[in-house]
Amino acid sequence: MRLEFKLKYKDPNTMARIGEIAYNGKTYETPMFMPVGTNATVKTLSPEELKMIGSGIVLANTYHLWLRPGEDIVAAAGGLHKFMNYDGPILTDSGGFQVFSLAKPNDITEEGVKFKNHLNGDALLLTPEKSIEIQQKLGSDIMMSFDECVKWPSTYDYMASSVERTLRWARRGKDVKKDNDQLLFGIVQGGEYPDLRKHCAEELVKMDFDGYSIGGTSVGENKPTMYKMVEYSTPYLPEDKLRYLMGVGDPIDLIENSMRGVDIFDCVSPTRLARHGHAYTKYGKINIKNNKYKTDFTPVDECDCYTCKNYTKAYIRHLIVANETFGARLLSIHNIYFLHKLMKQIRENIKSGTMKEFRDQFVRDYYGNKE
RNA sequence: GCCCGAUUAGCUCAGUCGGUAGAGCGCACGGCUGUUAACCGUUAGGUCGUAGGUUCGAGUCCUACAUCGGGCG
Repeated sequence: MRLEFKLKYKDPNTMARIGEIAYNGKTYETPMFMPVGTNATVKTLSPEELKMIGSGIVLANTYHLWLRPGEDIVAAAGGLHKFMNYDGPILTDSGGFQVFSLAKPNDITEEGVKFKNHLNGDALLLTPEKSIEIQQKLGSDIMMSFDECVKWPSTYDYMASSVERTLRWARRGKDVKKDNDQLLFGIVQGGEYPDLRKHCAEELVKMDFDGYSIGGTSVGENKPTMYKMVEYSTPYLPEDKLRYLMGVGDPIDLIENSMRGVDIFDCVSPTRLARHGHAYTKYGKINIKNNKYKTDFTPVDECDCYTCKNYTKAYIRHLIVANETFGARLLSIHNIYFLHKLMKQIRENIKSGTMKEFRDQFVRDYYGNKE
């Protein structure tokens, strides 16, 4: 089945929007946050738990599933939804981020990117065509074009040539895409250079993708720079298509970029932080391993999630310190729920036209007037 | 009773030919942004079992003692 997006409302005060995704008999409002399940699992959580905490779209990763178990095995299982028993929408990344994190500069050529398999060292070549082919076998609902996620900072000249290559790769991927229910997004690159962002967005829009991603963010740049990257991109994207800001999930960034017209976000933070013993709270991020929580028999946060309704900081601290996976699971549940709840508040404040007030209050609470 | 081995950070242990001590884990704290990450980093923490001796200088060599472990009576 095909995922449908409809724009429902535009905030007159900011660039923020409310949209609706319809998929498999259910609807989901945007802006929304998507948890990351690289290996066809959101680490430590079952699909039932994801539904319980209100997740909609989840991510999986082309590169990882290509290496293990292999896209043919996923296809033989009946596709990613059946394989991982998730009937909600699934978005796959293209492997572009692995260009950023695994490949060396000389490994990137016009044809594609040479990788060393991080599991066994085998030499591999991932191309725009191959990435789409794998994603089609995986059967995700939203596919990403294979792009180069350029490191920050990069020179204008490098970024300009990289954008042209990313555009050629986007074209190549689109050309081999089958006519099926899977959506394909183009990815806007261009670093913090306004003219390159504009050019990249406009060229992608000419190719008419099903949605557009903003990439090259969350690679170590500072927040004002990231916000600019978004501001330089969203004005050139069609209003009736989904906009996906890749890899961004810091609570304040979800607010700021919703106000800049982004619809969907993903980030490994809630689950990785959870495994490392950190939890989001209304009053900032806490490290549950801190000694002061040893005898703190209160919930992690003022929160309605399963974790906060049933477990204490002292217990979760004990689990994390004892390296028990249940601790990571409880914090993953809370952290993802926290972001889903934040997105819900964002949607409510967009509808009531109070985003700026909401942002200011959130910053006061979360950062304690430090920012 | 005799013989052998051990004794170094909270724990388990390294420590060259004698040149005034290191690691891992733990503790405490920090960092994680399209996951190579249940990971990575940074502090703190030691009169080297005790008492002597040799030496310019001893964790290191010698003696005695203490504690622990093993073996023989």
